[in-house]
Amino acid sequence: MKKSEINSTEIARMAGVSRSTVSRVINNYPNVPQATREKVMQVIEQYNYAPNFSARIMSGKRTSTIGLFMVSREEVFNDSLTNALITRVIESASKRGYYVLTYIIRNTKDDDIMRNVKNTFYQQRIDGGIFIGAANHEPFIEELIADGFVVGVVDQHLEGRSEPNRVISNFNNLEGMRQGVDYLYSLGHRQIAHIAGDPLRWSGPEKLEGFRQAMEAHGLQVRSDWIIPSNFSERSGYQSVQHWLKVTKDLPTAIFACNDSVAFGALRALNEADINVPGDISLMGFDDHLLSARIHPALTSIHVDFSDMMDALTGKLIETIEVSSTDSKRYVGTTELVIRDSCQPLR
Amino acid sequence: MKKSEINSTEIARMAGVSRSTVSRVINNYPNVPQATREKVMQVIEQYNYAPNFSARIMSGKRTSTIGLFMVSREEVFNDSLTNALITRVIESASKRGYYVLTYIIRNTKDDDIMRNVKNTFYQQRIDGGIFIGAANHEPFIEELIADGFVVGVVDQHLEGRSEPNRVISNFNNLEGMRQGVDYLYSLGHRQIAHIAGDPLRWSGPEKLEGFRQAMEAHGLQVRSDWIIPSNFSERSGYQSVQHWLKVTKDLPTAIFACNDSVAFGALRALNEADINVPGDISLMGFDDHLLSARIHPALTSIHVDFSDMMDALTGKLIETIEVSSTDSKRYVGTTELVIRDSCQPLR
DNA sequence: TGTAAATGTAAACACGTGTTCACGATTCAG
DNA sequence: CTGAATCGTGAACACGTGTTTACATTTACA
Repeated sequence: MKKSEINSTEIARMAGVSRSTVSRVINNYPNVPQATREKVMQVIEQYNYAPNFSARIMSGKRTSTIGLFMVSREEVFNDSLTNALITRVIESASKRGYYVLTYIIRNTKDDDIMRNVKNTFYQQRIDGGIFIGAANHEPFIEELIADGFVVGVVDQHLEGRSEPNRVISNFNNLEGMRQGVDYLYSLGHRQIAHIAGDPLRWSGPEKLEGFRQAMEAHGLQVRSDWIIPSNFSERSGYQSVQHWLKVTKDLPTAIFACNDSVAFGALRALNEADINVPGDISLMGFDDHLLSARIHPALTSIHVDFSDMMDALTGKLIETIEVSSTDSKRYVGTTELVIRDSCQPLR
Repeated sequence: MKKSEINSTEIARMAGVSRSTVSRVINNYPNVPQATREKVMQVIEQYNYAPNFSARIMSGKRTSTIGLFMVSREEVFNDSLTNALITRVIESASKRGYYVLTYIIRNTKDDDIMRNVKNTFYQQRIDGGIFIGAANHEPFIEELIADGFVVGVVDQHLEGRSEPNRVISNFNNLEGMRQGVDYLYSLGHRQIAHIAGDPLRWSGPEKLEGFRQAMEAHGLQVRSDWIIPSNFSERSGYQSVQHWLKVTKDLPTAIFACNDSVAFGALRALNEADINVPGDISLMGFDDHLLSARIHPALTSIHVDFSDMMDALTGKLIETIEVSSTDSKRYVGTTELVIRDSCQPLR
């Protein structure tokens, strides 16, 4: 007999007890004598028996599974950061006894795909889900939350009200941008451009707003023609800066990118235009990417801890699944300036 | 009522039919008239009803889920390659209507963890599993295969006999090593060292064997003190070469690393010892890592396609799950020399 | 018009488990 | 020694679905 086809009835028969007793042994009920328990355990181990997962859920258990949905149209998945995110969610869930069903969403406009994603919830295949890379207030996520499913999101607007089944993790982007602008200001820079992130993702506009606030705090002007659009990817950083260099009338003395990937792309475009970093222009990133210390020049950036963030999000998600009401459903990570070589004092 | 708590009985009641009819509509049975079908479908869509996943499996369906088990004690997971592997398996499975349960195994000697991994199979939570990074013929994998579960592995010895429920993907390492040695020979190199991979993983010894065969084909000597051990990681490449530089009596003119990560580490160690690549020593990698074209000097390597490999493995795994007997349960990927800057003609 | 075939649908069973309930066996106290 | 309390355990039910079987109804044909 294939071992996987053994069920609790078989075990009961071989141990000479009833199926109920087998169940009681497996689920550690107190009222079963040591002798009986050992006899049953021996048969269980001999046959590598483990109670059928689906049947167990059928009789009222949770699936102990969460969905991890990676949303992206870009080739972002070759990014080591994405990898760290996935890994961290899995390890964090595993630590709490949960499994992770990972799903990749290339196109949120594809009805078949989205039906599939939603069905994962409707079929009660998972107890909750985490969405990474989704647009701020993506309709299908709002729908899931409205239907009562527990959902965790990253990089979304923290509204005033708190909802019982929505968990959010963010970084303190306003503070981070202030740290960056303050540092550039301290180096003597007064003419600073900003490469803005995807307006659909919350951190894009929020970082832009942080940039504005920090600039105005120093009485500096924010020039709209020095706000360069991007979508957070290395390629968009490259293309946007390449195009911007052609149309801009004059150059700033420093550029503050919305993240390090974009800064990598910007650096490439600047190098190709024979603009030296940091000689001609200082360049600052955001996120402190693993490669930032390795590239030339090493990128000055704002460090954030994605591992902590995903760990907290996963923890709060599972807590919400299990007890339905939790103290805090939000995590806001701190930011820290990391000084390397790409920003230098104004000559 | 929470939408997720609606079941087929409720749907049947609201549509004014029996539960059987609802089931027939959902599973596209032919013998239900169009009028009835539409009425039922309308109620289903109105309530976002989807049949309970566990209950469905209970009555004989497959789980449509495969496990992806990443084995590693190293920090390898920050590697963009690992990320590409995970992504590819997920997308390949998704294309075939399967979900992926990802699991990370940091320590194959931890009994709790391994019990957990094996239970994923015994509980019939997954229809099959893929192991990446496992040692060649890891006992617990052999046990699973012996118990009748469908398992896919990467980088394991292709035995003569073919087993019904084991699927394997490899690269043609012998050929790849030959291509590398041939190229170095053509550049005039006669004194070539090899940084060997983890002996527990099949490709380590196989690449070493390929190196031996290719060297002997040219009548070249393989010096045992020029076989430098590593475990495939960047760090081990750095540490091994650093140590080797201290003890070696004389230097070769070229080094052939077992993979690019190790070559990155070796490059770092060589640079720190003021040995110029490719000026003093030529360096060749294997795998054609994403970063290889970007580092300085750009690394000459043996290109392999991990995406194709994982796609094939996942496809064959699912095919095996579904039809139990398949034409081929093996994939051997081709190798191709990619010439960049790190190998130069011998002066 | 009468009978046979085709069609549509409901009731019943199976999947493997957890849990409740009730009953018999044992232990304890008086 | 007897009644009550405790303990151990098996029978029965529930979970939500797919599928089979049987029955009622309609259609087709002679």
